[in-house]
Amino acid sequence: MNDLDLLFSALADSTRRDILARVSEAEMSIGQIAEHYGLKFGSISKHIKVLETARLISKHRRGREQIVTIVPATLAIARKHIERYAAIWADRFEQLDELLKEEDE
Amino acid sequence: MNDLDLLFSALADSTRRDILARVSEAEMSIGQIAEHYGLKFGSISKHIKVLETARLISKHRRGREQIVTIVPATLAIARKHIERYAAIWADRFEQLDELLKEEDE
DNA sequence: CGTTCATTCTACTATCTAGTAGAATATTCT
DNA sequence: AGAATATTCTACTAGATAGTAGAATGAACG
Repeated sequence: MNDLDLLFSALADSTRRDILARVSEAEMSIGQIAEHYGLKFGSISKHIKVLETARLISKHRRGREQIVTIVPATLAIARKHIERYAAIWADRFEQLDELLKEEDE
Repeated sequence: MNDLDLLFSALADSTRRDILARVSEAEMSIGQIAEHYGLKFGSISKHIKVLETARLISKHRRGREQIVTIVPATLAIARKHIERYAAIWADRFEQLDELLKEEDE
């Protein structure tokens, strides 16, 4: 699996996207992240490992905890590739931007 | 699997991303697309089905062929979500844009 | 109408993934 | 050192996915 496969498949899971959303607002330990989900700690630890392998997050130790931080450069790469597929459609994209301002997940 | 899971997992395969890149430049039949890969027709047909289910492409019949077209609105949704995770990092993103201008896959 | 072309569907195999349980490791506290 | 906390690792199960072969469908052509 190449880098881009790892990147997009890491994003293809709603638990992982939610972790990413949380971590994009504040650094957190793995334990703090795990509290929010009805899953065993081991499962969340695995999800975080997937995000780390995709380089969407990085970890550093602080005492006994591991602190998780987002890696914005990797998100930028994902965005860049999506834009490539849509490059020709730039005009329509601008119209879509307007449309999307009202929409929310 | 929800819409966003389908969208990102459709993107998490290099054959499918390549199909998307091809189709973003010109409409093509499934047969024309399949010529470019060392895979059986059935396998490519399946990949195209995955892209269609994710609404990244749509198909319409022209005579005996099925013509594949990109759906830019779906790419816009993917981009929007990626930007959400990176929202706080907007400043750094602008610097990254500069960096990425030189990089290529 | 029977054949050919383009594509899909069904069935099967091999490989991958998500989740869980429980043992193992690293760090801190007493 | 020994107990407690935070996290990872190993092993396992159930379900998903990629690829292939071959039958089935839909449209066009002689």
